[in-house]
Amino acid sequence: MPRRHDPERRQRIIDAAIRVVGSKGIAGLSHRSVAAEADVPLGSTTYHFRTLDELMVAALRQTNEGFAKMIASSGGLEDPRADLATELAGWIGEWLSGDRTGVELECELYLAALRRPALRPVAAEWAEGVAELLSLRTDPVTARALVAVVDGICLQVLLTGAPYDEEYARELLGRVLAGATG
Amino acid sequence: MPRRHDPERRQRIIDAAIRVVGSKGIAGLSHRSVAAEADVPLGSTTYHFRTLDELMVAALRQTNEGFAKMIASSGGLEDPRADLATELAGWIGEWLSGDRTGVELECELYLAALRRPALRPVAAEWAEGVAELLSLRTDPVTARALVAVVDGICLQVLLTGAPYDEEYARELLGRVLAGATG
DNA sequence: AGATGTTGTGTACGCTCGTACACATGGGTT
DNA sequence: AACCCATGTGTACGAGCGTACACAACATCT
Repeated sequence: MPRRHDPERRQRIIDAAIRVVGSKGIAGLSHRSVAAEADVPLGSTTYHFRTLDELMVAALRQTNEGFAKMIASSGGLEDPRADLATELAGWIGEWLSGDRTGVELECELYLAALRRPALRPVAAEWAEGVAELLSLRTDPVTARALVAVVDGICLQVLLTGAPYDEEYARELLGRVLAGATG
Repeated sequence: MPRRHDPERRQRIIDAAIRVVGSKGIAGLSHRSVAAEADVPLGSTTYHFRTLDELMVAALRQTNEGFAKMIASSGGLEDPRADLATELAGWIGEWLSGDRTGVELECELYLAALRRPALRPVAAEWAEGVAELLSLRTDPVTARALVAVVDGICLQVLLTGAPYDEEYARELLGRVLAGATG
């Protein structure tokens, strides 16, 4: 791998893109806005990322780890005696109450993936990644279902602006888990 | 109500906007693109809808009736003996297998509400409308939960491009309903 | 009939955008 | 040392955008 003048340039651009999407949304993402945010010339962003799709994929992939990393860091999945519904509801609360950027960015990804096929694999990766984590504690079908429910809950919270009701989430997730085979 | 030269002009613009969003996505929605689609001058679209948000609200509101209307027309909610999970899963399948434009448009506008506060009330209306319909057959909390699950399922299907698994949806919805109080 | 204000239209301005492309720079190879 | 090419930069072009605004058309009221 060639390391020329500024080996961090590409990374700086990705980081800047994440900040731009976080503050202005995907609609506000452009080669120019990212260049300004990263304090690099326009040509630099177009050189490293020929299309905006490429840049978005790189940025979203980098943020995708957020939720999974939070789960992993809390280490809750390793204790098989803890109640999974309670844990999951807690993680959602943590995710939603912390830096909103991550959540909104995640949702932006979903939105964009509807229309941009290039982003769909990234969105699918996220869902599969979480589902895989959850598979450690339940059967695969239930894991997939939990991901769908988590998506639905987050969407409702973000859309209605209502505060997150952790007890409600725990109850709902518990119902889904109650039907698990394993 | 004043009825001047072309009383249907406003409606024609809304219909055109829906077609534009359906074919090019929200990103492709502009006063000009709508004007071209509706075959009216640019000034006409800016006159009737001063901002794009206004136009989107009108379009979203008009399409919002789609799902609710389908449920109402099938009349399934009136038979208290039918299995709600099976019925719901069937309606989702109907919605997803029919003209995809409607579904994608619904989801796109739904997700767009995340970044555009103007759209949030309309999105909330849709969720509440469906929840109210479902309240005829279950308790309000479960109804709200079902809406969240339906959202999650639709999102997964649209994002992964995987075919809709009606049996899976029935099972998942059934689990949620199994915990209903009434 | 004439005044008046809402409805509808055409045009032009200034901005941002993606893209292209010629040019600079410096490590790698010979 | 000489050369080559991946890397990086600056500038300019054409297209599309929201917006503004002067003007046309017509219903309504006096």
